[in-house]
Amino acid sequence: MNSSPPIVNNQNAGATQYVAGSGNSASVTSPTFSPLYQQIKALITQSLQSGEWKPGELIPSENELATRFKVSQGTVRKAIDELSAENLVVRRQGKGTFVATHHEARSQFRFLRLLPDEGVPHYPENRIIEVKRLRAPADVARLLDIKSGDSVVFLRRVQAFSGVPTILDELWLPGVIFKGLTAERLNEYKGPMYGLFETEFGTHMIRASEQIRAVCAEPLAAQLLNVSVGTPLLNVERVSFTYGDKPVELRRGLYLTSAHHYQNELS
Amino acid sequence: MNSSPPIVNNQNAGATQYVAGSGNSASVTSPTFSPLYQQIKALITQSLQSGEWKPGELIPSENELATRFKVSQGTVRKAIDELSAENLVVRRQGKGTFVATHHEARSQFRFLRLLPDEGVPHYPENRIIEVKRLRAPADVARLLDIKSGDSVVFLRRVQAFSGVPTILDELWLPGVIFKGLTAERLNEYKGPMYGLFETEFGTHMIRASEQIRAVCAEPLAAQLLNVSVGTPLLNVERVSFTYGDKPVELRRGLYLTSAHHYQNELS
DNA sequence: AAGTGGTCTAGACCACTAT
DNA sequence: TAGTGGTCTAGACCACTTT
Repeated sequence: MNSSPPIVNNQNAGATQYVAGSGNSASVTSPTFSPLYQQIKALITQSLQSGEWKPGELIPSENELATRFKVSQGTVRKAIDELSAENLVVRRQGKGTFVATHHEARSQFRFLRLLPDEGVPHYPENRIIEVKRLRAPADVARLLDIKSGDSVVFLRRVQAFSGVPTILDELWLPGVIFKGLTAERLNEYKGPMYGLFETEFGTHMIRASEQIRAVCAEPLAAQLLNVSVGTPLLNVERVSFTYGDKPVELRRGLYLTSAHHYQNELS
Repeated sequence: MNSSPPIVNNQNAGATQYVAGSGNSASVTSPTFSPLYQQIKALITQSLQSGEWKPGELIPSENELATRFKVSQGTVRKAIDELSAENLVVRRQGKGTFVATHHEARSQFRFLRLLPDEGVPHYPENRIIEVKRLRAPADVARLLDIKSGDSVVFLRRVQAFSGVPTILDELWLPGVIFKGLTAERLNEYKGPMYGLFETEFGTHMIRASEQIRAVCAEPLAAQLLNVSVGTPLLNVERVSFTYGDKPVELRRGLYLTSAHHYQNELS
């Protein structure tokens, strides 16, 4: 708590020079030189990252934070505006601001973009094929920002819509974080895996980057998805990040797109 | 200009009741009941849609708009904040706010998500295969929100990276809007087609919705992309919209993803 | 009634761009 | 020097939720 840099207001309404933090004061060399609300945003993000407020919990009110950081309520508001736009927190009028969680209906499809060509979207059933621990190959290690040979959890599963196998996922997870992950716990769990990751392993995914290609089904995929070898599949490679842009999941999904499609909005 | 609804402030700092528009006044039944800044945003959007300010042009300053609409500068600011977030306008400190245009380096890849697996992204070369006018089939008409049998321009082209054919596009455009579109004008033009659409046909695309699938190359596609029949391709179906969420382009793209990938950020 | 986020105003200063 | 957008403050009222 003592290592945080001072809050520096580089530009205000001719009033006091705002300096906060740990009794810090004077001789401000303005090391950051970023807008106040960005500094506040960074401080709030730190609290989210450190687990001071956990997913689903209420964070202090705008007025409380304004008092704590010694800035106006409007400045805190602008900071939270951005955090809200980035889906890190959720505002509820009259109630307060809450840390975003994957245990909500509204977030079910945020990381699952495969929708039925016709009919109402619904979440698929999971079937875990295998879970094992192994040493990270070089390419996996690089993407997860760990050392080659470090322990990783490898996981393979099939997702089905109304009994029709449609998605084959292969995941690589840092072994350090996902210690006790077993097929049993995964099979018991309903809904997005990110909910379980959040609750059981304290790892909240905040964003992901995907690379999409078209490929032909190889024997294993063909068998698990119940299609012929050579059937065209969508190959979706994803790296997911938690707070601080730290990569914590590498995923390769093969999507059968004969009755579903990957939906994307360009805006 | 006389048909615009009055601006109604449903909540302000105990001061005057703000009503603007065309000399309108009194007996306000509050038909809209939306925040002031949303009403201002709608008015600005109307001006964009009507062509009062064209792409690339400077719009009036926040203070001018505040005076015109009889609201505070902060309210105009919040309206423009959202328009800026939606890429309808671009702010430049010290200069002003400009109508967004497709003639900018920063917007080159906004609607082209296919990136090379290795190396620096660069814009592909175009080769127009054919342009013809025909009557809209039922499915095309439905997506373009026109009547079945209405005139549409059909266009087929191949895009290549460093001489390697990679994208086969088929487009359907409303004939009413894209009257004089010819292969010559398209071939002369460098860069994104949306730039030409904007300049030559006064149609600015603001967003698009894509559905992605994996398919096998059929004979025509195989020939034009110089691959074997059956090669897996990314099938990207896009509907593009201009102001007022009006659909004005239907596009089917076939992407060869052996050296490129479709990049998508989930946030 | 009290507390929360949501909206609106007014006024100040800063950073950047043009003249 | 003047004008633009960018930041910050202070204070008011509204809409919603809980006590």
